[in-house]
Amino acid sequence: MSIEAVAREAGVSVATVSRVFNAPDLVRPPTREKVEKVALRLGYRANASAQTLRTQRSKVIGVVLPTLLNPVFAECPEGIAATAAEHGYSIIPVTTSYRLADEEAAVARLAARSVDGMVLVVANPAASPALKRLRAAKVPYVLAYNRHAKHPCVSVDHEAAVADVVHRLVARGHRRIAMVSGQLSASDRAQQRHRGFVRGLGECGLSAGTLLEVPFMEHAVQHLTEFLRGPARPTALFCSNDLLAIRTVRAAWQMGLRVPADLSVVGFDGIELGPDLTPSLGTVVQPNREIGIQCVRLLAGAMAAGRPLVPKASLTPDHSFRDGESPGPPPAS
Amino acid sequence: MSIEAVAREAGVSVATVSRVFNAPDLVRPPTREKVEKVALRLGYRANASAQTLRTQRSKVIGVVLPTLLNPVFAECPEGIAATAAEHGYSIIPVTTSYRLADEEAAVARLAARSVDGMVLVVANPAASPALKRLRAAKVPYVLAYNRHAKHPCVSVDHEAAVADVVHRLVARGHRRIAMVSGQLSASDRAQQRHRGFVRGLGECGLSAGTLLEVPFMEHAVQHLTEFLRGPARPTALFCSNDLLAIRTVRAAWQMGLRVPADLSVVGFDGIELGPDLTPSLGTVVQPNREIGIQCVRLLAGAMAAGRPLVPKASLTPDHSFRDGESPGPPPAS
DNA sequence: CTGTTAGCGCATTCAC
DNA sequence: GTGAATGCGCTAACAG
Repeated sequence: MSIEAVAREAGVSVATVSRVFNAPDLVRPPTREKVEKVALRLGYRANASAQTLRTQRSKVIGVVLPTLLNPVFAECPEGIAATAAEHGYSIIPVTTSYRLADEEAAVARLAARSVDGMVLVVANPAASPALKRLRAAKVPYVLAYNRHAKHPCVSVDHEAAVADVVHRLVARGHRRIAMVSGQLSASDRAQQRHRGFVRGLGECGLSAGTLLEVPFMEHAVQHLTEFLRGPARPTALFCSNDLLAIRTVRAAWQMGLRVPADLSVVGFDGIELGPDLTPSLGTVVQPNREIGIQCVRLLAGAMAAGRPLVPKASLTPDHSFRDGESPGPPPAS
Repeated sequence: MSIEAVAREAGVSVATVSRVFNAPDLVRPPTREKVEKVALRLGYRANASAQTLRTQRSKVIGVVLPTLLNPVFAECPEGIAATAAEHGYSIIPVTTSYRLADEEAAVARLAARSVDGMVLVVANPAASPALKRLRAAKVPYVLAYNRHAKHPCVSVDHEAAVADVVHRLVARGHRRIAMVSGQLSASDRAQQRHRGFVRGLGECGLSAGTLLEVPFMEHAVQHLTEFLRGPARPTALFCSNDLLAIRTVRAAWQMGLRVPADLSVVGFDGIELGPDLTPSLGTVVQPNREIGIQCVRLLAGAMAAGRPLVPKASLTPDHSFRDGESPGPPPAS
């Protein structure tokens, strides 16, 4: 089904058929209708490759994510896709499994597809070869969840959010608060959240809390169990993300600790599943869909203007809290 | 960065550059190396649109899914992407939000992108206009999770799996077993699972169990709570999918029922999060990644042969069980 | 082994 | 308002 077949069948030139779809006003109504009818009958759809090649614009936004297995990163594209569609764009999501080399490969492949813009969640903007290339290629892009002065970003203020959550725990009476995180060095988000943890404790006049790094999610429960068996068990655990928090609840439960009676647990992310868990998950809520939406809004502006986004365009949507049932007051002890 | 720029810079023709990437053996090593060096220096990547337009093959597999918010459908693409990559294909995932019209639109858009094949999870193969068009277009495709005699499918035998799970519950001593499901009419999977439920009960000599249809996931907990308050509360609940099972556990807990002491809950899907929940989720495990892998294997064969897949090619990977902690013996009463 | 060239399907001048 | 013609970047004959 090519444009030529439609043209022939409708007794017009290919130019007219093209206009019917791209600039209908330039075509006399009777002609237009005739073409539309034929196109419909033949099931004609313009070939995207040809269009992209010809116009040098694909009307596609590339989306680079660590994984879709973490609900956070599955929720965000919902907002991206919806808003992209409003602006006439489709999206192509690509996952990197947190691998740096994959980030670069993903960017290269999307560039080869002539995407008009990209939304990416990278491990660490400061050390990302992918971003360097993107910038050089003058492809408009925004980072989501990352925060970095040299790049356009859309993300909550992780540090402030975690400092806030520490205050809330302290307000509830907690004094021994520990943090659980994935490998800090692997992600700027983890680092920023940890800074917020330290700052929050400091602001509350508490000494530096323990940080438990769990490099591999698969062994999280095991590590946590060992940790909770250790001396001076904390009364509250702040977990750097919701998946970790879920596993923390499990680890606690496995060793006979009740949540929140014996141990308070708070996560970070605000995944939609949180409220449906038992106990429902207390967490710092990021507006995941909204983040996606704002990314695309920024991008749409840049793409329309035909120039890359600047770091100053960065947005900081507000975080919020879901108390949930997993945090409570510390045990009387 | 076009092939021509590389050719000029390397002092060869565009054909030679093309060969360096597509048929390196046809190029004399010195020439090849020179071209490779120039290409690398210039950061050249072949334009995918031009390649697709010219060769009429995109080396892309389109993936049509209901949503990525359900972990089942996020896990499957992991297998798809990995296997696709092995065969030199990339994937473009598209979500339909369970909307029929979106299925058709997704297929149309992917077709416009000249995808070489498609993997789809549809609401109901029997009533899918999208599939009709696909077939007519002679694009090779496979359905995942769906089962239908007229289409090539890769899916566990939902009916048998659920019948099995009923047997297991009965073996544990349960007699009053109910099923919770989304809207039956919305999905062939739900229907097949329900048939398995009915069959399983029959095989065990039990009378037809209650079916609770929960049309909207958001109200699941509320509906479930009402149901559990009703007369002759079952001792075990089979939930048509894991997300529903998670909410069922919550509903039970909210009204003071302990799982599994007061109520056994079993899900279906085998999402990876299941074992990390508290209590860990008993469920029928589908090999989600493997399903994706098998889909691509079938597809790769068909695409290589240049002809669509036939229904007979369908595969039925084995299901298994994770006992988990959510099912147990019925209360002594 | 390498170069020349046609054309994939389309949008876009430029004529008319 | 419409048509003819050009070329986007690339691969695949074909010629040499």
